[in-house]
Amino acid sequence: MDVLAASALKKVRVSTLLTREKIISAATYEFAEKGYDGARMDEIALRAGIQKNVLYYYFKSKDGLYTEVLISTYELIRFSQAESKINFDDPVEGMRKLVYSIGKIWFEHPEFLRLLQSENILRGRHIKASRKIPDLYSPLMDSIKKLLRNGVDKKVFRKEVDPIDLYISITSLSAHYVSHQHTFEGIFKSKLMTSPRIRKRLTHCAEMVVRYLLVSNDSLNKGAKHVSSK
Amino acid sequence: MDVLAASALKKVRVSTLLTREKIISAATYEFAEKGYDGARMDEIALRAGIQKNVLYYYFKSKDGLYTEVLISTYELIRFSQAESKINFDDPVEGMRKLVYSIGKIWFEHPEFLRLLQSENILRGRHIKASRKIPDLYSPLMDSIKKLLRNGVDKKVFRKEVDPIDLYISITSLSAHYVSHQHTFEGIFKSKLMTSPRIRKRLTHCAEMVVRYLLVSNDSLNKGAKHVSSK
Amino acid sequence: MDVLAASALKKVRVSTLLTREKIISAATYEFAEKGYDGARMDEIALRAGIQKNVLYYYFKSKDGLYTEVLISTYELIRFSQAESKINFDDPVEGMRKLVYSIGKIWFEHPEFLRLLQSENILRGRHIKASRKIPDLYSPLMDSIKKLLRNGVDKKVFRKEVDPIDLYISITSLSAHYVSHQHTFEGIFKSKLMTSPRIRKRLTHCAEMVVRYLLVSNDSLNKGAKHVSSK
Amino acid sequence: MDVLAASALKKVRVSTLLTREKIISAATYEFAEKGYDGARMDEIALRAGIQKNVLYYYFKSKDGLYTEVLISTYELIRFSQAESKINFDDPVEGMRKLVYSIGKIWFEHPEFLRLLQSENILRGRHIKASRKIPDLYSPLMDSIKKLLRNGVDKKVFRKEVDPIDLYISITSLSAHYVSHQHTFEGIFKSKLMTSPRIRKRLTHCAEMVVRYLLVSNDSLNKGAKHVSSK
DNA sequence: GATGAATGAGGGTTCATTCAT
DNA sequence: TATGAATGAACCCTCATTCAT
Repeated sequence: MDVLAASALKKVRVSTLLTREKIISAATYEFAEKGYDGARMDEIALRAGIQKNVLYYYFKSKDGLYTEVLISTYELIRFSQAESKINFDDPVEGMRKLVYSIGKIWFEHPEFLRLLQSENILRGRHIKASRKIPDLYSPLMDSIKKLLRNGVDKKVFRKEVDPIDLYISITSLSAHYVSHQHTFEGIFKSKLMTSPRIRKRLTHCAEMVVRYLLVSNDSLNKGAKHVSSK
Repeated sequence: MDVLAASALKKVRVSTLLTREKIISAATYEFAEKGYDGARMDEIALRAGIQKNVLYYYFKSKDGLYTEVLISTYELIRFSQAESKINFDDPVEGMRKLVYSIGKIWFEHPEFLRLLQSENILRGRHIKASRKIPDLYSPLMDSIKKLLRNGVDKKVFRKEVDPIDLYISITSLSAHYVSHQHTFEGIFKSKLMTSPRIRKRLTHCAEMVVRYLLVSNDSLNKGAKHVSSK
Repeated sequence: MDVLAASALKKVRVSTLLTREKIISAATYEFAEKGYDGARMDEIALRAGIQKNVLYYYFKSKDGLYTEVLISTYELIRFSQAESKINFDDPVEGMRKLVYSIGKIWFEHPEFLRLLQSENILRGRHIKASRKIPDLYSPLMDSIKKLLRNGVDKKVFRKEVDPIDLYISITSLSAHYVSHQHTFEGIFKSKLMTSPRIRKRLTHCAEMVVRYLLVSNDSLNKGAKHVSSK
Repeated sequence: MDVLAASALKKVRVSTLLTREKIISAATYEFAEKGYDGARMDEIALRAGIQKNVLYYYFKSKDGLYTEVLISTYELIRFSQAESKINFDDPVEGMRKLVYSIGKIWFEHPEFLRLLQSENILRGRHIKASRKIPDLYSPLMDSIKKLLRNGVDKKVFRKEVDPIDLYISITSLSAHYVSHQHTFEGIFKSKLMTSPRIRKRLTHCAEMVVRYLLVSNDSLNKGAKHVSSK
């Protein structure tokens, strides 16, 4: 939309902007589908309906294009995460909703995960080189912190919870399920991506998070801080 | 070891067996390092100290080699998981230990995760084609079930827990942390792989799992089965 | 020639067209020289004075290139065959001339035969896959039919002659001599490709065809239709 | 048979001889099927049921093996040609029978032709290097000469016929039909290898040869020795 | 900005042949 | 003799990238 607004001012650049979007879109698909190394510039150009050469005109290199794809993907994730309306006055239900909503994003957009996975195999090569990406701090973090604070205030959540670990756990519980579906299905020989199974999984994730936060069973765990490592 | 024993009897086959091992070892490294598409057969041959075409003599193709690498990796994971001695008489501590032990495997062998990730990007192409891999059912599952049963018998664990979801969650909480370390570090701008941070994470994982299982806070969650989807 | 005319208008495409021609020419030589399997893409690129991968840019694969070479060869053969001016009013002399002319093509362009031979060893793999080649119907066939008709009208040729068998025979008598020159020379220990020997052969071929067609000795062969097979 | 006789004397070598036969047989198939360059030593070893290495033990190289295959093929052809019983007292019928019999060999053993073709593409490389092959002079030549002589004596055949050209023509008329069946079928879009079509062809060949030889139409062709070349 | 042609390096795979046993 | 492992050269083909227009 900003794109259209900007283009209203400079009519000349419309096609350029559209071309850029088309490339990003095609590239996102290709990179998500095959990973960085498996993706082909030819395929991206073909899908975008442009000449291979234009890719280089706009993005300079495969790495450059991949970086832009990552940025736009992060933006989409952030945008998606910001969308779900959380009721912060009911921390328990709010948290459940939060976990559920985040999980849904992965199930609906597994291509996001594949992009992140690919980038992690490359050891964060592009993310670390880019100056823009680190700013993409997630608003989700704010939601988590707010819910956590409200829960503690209302004496339903424990105090000692690290929001970063919680953030990672919330993401992990659903994301890993999605991103490793094929190997898990290989092991368990059962379909993991049917609609009911997905709902079951999301409920499980929400339950796990909420039960982790609740104060009620604190008494049982006194003294148990660290497990002795082998 | 059996290899060496056998070779003591028939000197002939030593080199063959060693060659195979050398290739698998070099290939595991290369595939884990670069992913399937990024890995180079030349590099594997070089690392294994053999001619490139010997790879094809033993494994027929890159796909074939990758499949064998996956199999051997699964075996190593299974072997690692089986190693940790769990005290089944104390379900709570046993489960804590279990989660911790499994987590440690990922931290100590992140290459396993990279292999699985790469395979998942390929949509389980090799795992599904292989007839051997699905049999690599994890003994870890048995440990989880046994602990769960004992916990229920002793009235400390809840009854309604699905062992498969639990298995996936236990794996997810630590594995996703490891496999997405680079993008997480990009977002949080903090080191996630230092020794104390890792211990903290593992403790968090164990806590999360145990608190999910305990009966004590059941009363608080009555009626909350499913979260209404958006 | 049209190529040059066209290029006069649009300078841009000259190199492209030339490149294509250069490749076809180099490939024709290489394939004729060594057969399909013996031919080397490297060698073709070298001979055409281009990069190896340009071959693939233009023709996609070795098979694709070979198919185009076959097409262009068929066109050249057809063109060569169409060139000789036959006197249709004198069927006997016309036929003699026809046989002689066709034969000359093989002697002058043995590479055509080697290409066809190679394709036949491959069981017509490319010819059958190509949609263009079957249209390359020979105008030679028309000449044969016309001569045959005129000869019958003038009562010098017999009526019962099958033009397809005649076509094949005319081709065989000279083509097989050329294409099997090396094994024949091995057997007969005599030079078969000297100028006088070639002329002698071509005369022989023409004689054979004409005598086959003449009505005069029909009486002698009455009743002899089929030979009893062994 | 000689093989068995020889082996009776030296029992030890039976397996060797059998191995040799097996290899020749497998190699003949492979070379005829794919041509020299298309043939694979692995495939031959596999088909012969032996180790790849043994091929080299027996035949030293691919070229060596191919040469032996050619020799044995020539012997088979000669043997086949010698088999048909010709009635020399009736030159016309005898010649018809001869042409027919020779043709049948090609139809029944197209692999012979493919071997010869392949060798001709290689410009008789092996045949010329071998000291044995030139001796394989065909007894067929003797039959042709004898028939020719008898025909002349009986005043049914012309005198001026060159037996070598006749030999080549007899072979060409049927051999070329077989060896170029795929390209001919591509051009004519009709099946050439059905049983009735083959019989028709063979009859055509015999007719052509006989009519060429008969004296009866000599008067019509007086003075026509050479066609003026273009 | 956009196009088609070209580049150079290398990527997986194959093959005839030989070595060690 | 026969076997399995290994060799080295090359083969077809692909890919990211750039040039000339």
